[in-house]
Amino acid sequence: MNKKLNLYKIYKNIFNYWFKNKLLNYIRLNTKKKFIIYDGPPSMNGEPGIHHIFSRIIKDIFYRFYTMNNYKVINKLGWDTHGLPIEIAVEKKLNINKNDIGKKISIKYYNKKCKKLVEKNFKKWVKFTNKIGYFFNKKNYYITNSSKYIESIWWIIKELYKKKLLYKDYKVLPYSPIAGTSISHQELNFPDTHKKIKDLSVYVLFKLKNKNINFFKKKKIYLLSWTTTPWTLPSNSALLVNKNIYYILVKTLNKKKKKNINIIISEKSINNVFKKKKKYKILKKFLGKKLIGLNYKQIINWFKPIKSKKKKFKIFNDKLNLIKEDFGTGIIHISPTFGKEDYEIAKKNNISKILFKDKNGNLNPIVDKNGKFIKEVPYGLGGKYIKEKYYKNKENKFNVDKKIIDILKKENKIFKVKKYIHIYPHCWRTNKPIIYYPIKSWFINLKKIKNLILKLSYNINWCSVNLIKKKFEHWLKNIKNWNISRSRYWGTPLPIWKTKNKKNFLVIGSFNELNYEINKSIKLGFMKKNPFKKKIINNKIKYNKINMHKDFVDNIILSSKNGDKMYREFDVIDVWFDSGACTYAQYHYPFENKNLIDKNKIFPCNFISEGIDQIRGWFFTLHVISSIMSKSISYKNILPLGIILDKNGKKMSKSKGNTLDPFIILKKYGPDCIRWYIIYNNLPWENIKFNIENIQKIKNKFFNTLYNTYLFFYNYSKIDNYNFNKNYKYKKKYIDKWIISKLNNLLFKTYNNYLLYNITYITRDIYNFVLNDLSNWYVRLSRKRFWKNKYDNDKKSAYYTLYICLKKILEISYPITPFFMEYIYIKLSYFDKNYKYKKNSIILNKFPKYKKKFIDKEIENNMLYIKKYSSIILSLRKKKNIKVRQPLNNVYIVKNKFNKKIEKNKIILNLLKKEVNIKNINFIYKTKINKYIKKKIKLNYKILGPKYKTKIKKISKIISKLKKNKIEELEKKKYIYIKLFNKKIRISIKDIYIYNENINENIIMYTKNDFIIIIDTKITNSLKKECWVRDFIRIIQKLRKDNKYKITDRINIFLYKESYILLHNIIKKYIKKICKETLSYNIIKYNNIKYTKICYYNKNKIYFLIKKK
RNA sequence: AGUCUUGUAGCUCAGAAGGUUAGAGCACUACACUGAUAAUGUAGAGGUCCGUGGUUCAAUUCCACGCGAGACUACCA
Repeated sequence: MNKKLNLYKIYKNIFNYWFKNKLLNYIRLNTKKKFIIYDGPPSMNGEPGIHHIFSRIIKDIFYRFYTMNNYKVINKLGWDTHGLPIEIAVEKKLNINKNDIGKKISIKYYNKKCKKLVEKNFKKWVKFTNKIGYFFNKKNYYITNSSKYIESIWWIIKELYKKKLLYKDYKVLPYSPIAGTSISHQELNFPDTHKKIKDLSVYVLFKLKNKNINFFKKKKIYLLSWTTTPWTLPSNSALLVNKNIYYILVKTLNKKKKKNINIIISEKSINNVFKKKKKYKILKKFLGKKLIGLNYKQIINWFKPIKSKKKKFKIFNDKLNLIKEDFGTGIIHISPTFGKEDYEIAKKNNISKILFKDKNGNLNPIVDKNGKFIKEVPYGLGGKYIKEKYYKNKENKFNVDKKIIDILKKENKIFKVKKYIHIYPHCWRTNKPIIYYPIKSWFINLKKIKNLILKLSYNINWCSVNLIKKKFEHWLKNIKNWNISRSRYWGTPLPIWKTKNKKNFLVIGSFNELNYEINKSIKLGFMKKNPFKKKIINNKIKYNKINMHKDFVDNIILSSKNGDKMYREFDVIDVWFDSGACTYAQYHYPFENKNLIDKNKIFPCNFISEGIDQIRGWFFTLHVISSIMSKSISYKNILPLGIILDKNGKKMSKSKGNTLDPFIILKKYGPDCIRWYIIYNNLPWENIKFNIENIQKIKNKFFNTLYNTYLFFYNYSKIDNYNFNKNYKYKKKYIDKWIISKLNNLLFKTYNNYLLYNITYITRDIYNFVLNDLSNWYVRLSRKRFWKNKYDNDKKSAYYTLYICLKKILEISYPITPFFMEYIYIKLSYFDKNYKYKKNSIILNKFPKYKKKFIDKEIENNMLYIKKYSSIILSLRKKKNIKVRQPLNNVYIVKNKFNKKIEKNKIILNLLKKEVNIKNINFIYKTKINKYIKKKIKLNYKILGPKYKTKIKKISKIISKLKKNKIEELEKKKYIYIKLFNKKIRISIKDIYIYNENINENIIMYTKNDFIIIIDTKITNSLKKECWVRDFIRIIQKLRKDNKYKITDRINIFLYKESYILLHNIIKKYIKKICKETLSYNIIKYNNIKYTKICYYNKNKIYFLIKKK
């Protein structure tokens, strides 16, 4: 048998074994009980990383556990195939950017490339999924770009439209010009999206119009406003002040012109604007009210506002309370096209926007969708990116903000420029800062149904600390309407067609419906051919022949009720909608499986588990969609998972270079070890610091120990030809009863912990049992029973017990570490007389249940004390440096209320004797040891403190000086009086602790509370000889091992004649013992000193030799 | 910036609803044990319990402030 454990090899063999015997995807068929898991589809934008292992193995554990418990487990694996990450990857590969799509490269070609990338990554993912030992049905998965999946999403969109939750709006949204798409709220809250950056901030002077200055009685007055985005100044069309806060008119020196100027700022912002007090003079203080409605001069007049009745360049009141009076200058500049709140304010107050009318008469913002100023912007700014960070090449970089500041400086419109470090949102994909940009988008009105969503969420069981549940609920309480349109190419197309005047919309909810509309359109002559020809025949759809993507649907022109042409909306749907719709779309609902979901047979699911970052992602979208569609939760139990960090606690990312290749690690340690490590190391929702050294430790400790325990069983039971017989009734030894009791406790705990999803506790319990109870106690103390020659009932009972323990451990650990457990299980079952399966596998077994009758708390408690005594005695030996191999005669244990039962239990006392190598264990009364110890007293401050307050320190001093007779008096009478300032104070025995101190150095004593143990360290001659015999046996054993003799090989021991004579007496007395333990026939006198080995007896050299016979 | 969490051994963390000598695992050192063991056992070393102040007979624990770390929220123009 291979002694070295190669867990990867084991995985491979077992995987092939399962494959050959068709045990993969094993499903219990004769059962009505179902356990449903939804799989959060990972994005196919790249290769799997180490963090993907986590959520997969968690789900796999419950797949296996519930299968063993006779459930039919349904876990359709999913793959997320659409979305920006994939598009970005393809753009990089083709070396193009978003604008090239549809121009340099056709959309069809582009989408084909996206599909190809997805397919390529998909293969890697399948390989990866196998490598971590994930149970799944290869034929039964869902993939979000399949036409069936898309059709389900279309149906959902139509339902939303019918429920009047879908609406189109023109909104200023976070927008990533480089990715060319708006960023959803969730995406903006991804980790690391808010970054610290350095911007130029400017204090800008807005000149009040002359007609407004009567109140101030000054000629020229400026409003000072502060901004970090000077590029928005050309689109400024209003200023904001708060009518209820105080503003001041300040006279100060304009450095450049060396002239005084008058500026207005909020009173409390004075320290932001001026560092030194002497530099200004306050002329007037007034409420913001005075400013509202006043007009100012446009700051940069490159573009005039569109001619309309709308208001422009006016001061408005801050109804939304955005202004903080001590921040900036207390005056906000408003650019309705480039700020979310700015847009709202402009809409409410009817403020004009700064827009540019192009050739076709369309009005556009002065920054285009690529994040560049339009060509018409003067001073060479046209065509320049508005943020320096958008440039790919350093050489071309151009700072628009700087240029605008320069221009304004020349016009004396800048008061001050300052570098400003602040936190600014970035696009999670491109890592570039976002801007706020007006975009027409489709929204789902979630605010309207917030109460329903929130109420339903209370039914979800979070298998974690409450904090995470609260975070989810907090997120729902602050729900925002969901912008689902993305102006990209590779995604589920929005199934919405509109007329050119944007007045009529048609939402399509199925392919048949689309086919019907196309046929109508053909009759009107809008389309020539039906692209569905041959793909839909008699309403039967050939799904695998349809590729329902943008390149296909954009060519479809439909007709409105009025007979106008209708074109499809440009956008595709947010990928988060794809994955969130998996509840329905993975089953192609409602076109298939309608009853299964409507009648709650596969819905809602029992369990989901993904990373904690999905609180704003998948957990949210899944819940929202099922809340709307079914008025139900989508998942009953959820186990959120922490992030996998590197060993220093930093988040793993490619840019930091601290990622680990999962394939390499899997190959080195095998999936079992990694699975165990991740579960064992910390609670699932806590972040895990992934440390390879710890994986090795897990292997050494847990896997090796379990394996060696098995090897131990294997080695001996093979010699004896042991066969396990389930029905064998054996006489249990005390220690057998103990380990069986421990085992049944473990079975009980483990089963319940699986039900409660407490997987970490499961691994920790099993680990402790295997190492502490089974290997290092049961097997170690039972070794002699296995060694002995006689194949008697005692031996059989030991085999039986060990076999049961091993088997149950394998079965309860199997869901977590399937391959290793199966490997040993198969080997172990060769010893089972009754096993007759052709397909022998742990997969086919039932999860073991505990039996109450086997649990014996008394035995467990007694054993606990024996362990404790043994540990104390060993530490006492250590103090005198008496090694364990040296036998001692006596140990004295002081009787107390705990050891009454042990005292009379010879069996466990024998265990203890062997363990500590002491011949007699004596229980004595406490009074007998009084002469060896000094008693001391300490106060119970908890009781005396509040009673005597400040006097306590003095009392403590008196007590510590009490003499022996006083302490004895206290012990007898249970109280004592002491004197303090001529006052008698009664100290009761409850007010103090008495503890013992060792005074005699020749007596080794342990004393703590009621545990008092003394050992007699006298080593007699005969004890010395015994020690030598044990040493000698050990030396022979080691030699046997070094010579690679088999355990069963019999030998003779040869002693050189001089040595033989020297040891004559010892040999005479101990020859039987030596021969028995070393499997020797005899000890023989030997004349030749050649080839002998040397050991010592009382510093005399002993020459000896062993030979196999 | 705000809110919340958090600061204990080299590392990972317990802990006490103020009270005797502040604990465990890993790592390190020594010794022991071992014919299953790469395990295991016993011990050693390692602490200003983040800092300052307050309450108290007594504060690492409670309170306040400061400093550091993390999470969440947020277009603070």
